[in-house]
Amino acid sequence: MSGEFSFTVAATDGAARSGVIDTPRGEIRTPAFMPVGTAGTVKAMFPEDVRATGADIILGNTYHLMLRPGAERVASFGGLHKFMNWPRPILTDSGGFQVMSLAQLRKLTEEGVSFRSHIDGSAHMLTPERSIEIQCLLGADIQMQLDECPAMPIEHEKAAESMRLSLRWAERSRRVFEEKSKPGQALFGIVQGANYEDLRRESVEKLLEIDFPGYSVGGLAVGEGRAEMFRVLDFTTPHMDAAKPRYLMGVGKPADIVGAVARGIDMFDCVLPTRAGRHGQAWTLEGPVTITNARFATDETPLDAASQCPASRDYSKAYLHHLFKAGEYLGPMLLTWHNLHYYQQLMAGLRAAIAAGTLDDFISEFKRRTGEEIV
RNA sequence: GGAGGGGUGGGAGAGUGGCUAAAUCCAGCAGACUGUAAAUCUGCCCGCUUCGGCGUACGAUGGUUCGAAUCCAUCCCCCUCCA
Repeated sequence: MSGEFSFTVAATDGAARSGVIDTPRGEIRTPAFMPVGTAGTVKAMFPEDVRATGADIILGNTYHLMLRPGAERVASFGGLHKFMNWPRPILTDSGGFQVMSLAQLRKLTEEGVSFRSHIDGSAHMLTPERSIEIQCLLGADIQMQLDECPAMPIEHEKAAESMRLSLRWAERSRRVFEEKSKPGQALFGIVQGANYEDLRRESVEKLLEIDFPGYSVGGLAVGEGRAEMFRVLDFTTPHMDAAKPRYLMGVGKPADIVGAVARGIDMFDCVLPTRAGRHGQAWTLEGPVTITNARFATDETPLDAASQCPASRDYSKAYLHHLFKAGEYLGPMLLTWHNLHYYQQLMAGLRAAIAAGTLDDFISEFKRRTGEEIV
């Protein structure tokens, strides 16, 4: 740990890389999966258990935390890490995703986004400057520029307009970050451009000129499908700085992650393991399983007898099934825990395979066991 | 023995002549979930179905009516109160 933000690639296998991001709050092994803790909590999980699954870093969200409890209040408590008892790295999203997901509650201008709070309807303005200011108040180790994340399909002209707005916001974000951030913190730029090669290329080039310590690919997994997402990555990641971390935002299912790692992505986040866990879906070596299905009512085997994770190893499927049927809190807690551990095991497997130069074998085995298609 | 109330789909419970295969909730079955407005949402849930329908249905039987879960008669069962 140097006290600075740095990225070291230790091994490559094809386009895939494994390495370490060094931050003042600890290292992040890549390819990394970052559990999502939007409102200052990875839902249904204790922070120490999140760590025990193998997570090096988690996410928080600018939009949600600025509304409640408020960025200044979190700062007065000593920052988000201390507030939520997670001492390791935190990446905060800028609120850019809410520009899409809360489309009914916001208005977009050159200046920024004005939101109606989904909590009480009050009016709030999020500009690139304010988003960075909030992320600094929260104390985020990796911060994201405010961007517009448009849904697909989208016309070329509109995608271009949106992408260029995100670029202007990238510059503004960068300026404020220089002014307000502390040493060791990093700001990532976000590549947009929908599924248009020329636009993605333009976005990457302009962001490289601004020069960020890491770059993310945004606007994917928004309805275009796995094959199309991979097609976009195929013509995008090769232009991204190989010496900097590449972060694919909001992705994804295990098969999405495996395919994206093979295309040179280093970081992921997704609500799926936590949300699906709360909803009764367990991800396993053989693919997803719905624990509420009647066939599990009498299944005395655990989800994974060989696992190091208590949730996967020490509770029968029949018991988990019962907890969900009975509406007991412990059901969502255990499946979230299991899913996060499964995701971290997947990442550990990918890192080991890249280091050993056996990623192709790893992918073949993954496809064989899950029956997933990975182009 | 007397007075009153009631029997509707797995459960609760609407419906009091046609728009009712019958609201709604629960249970049951299945599906979805990708930078979290999500412990959420969607579909199915009498039988058969080529998914357009067809056949049986609201305690039982018999009536009235063009038409009944809804009106009438009788019977069976349940509940409350009084003796």
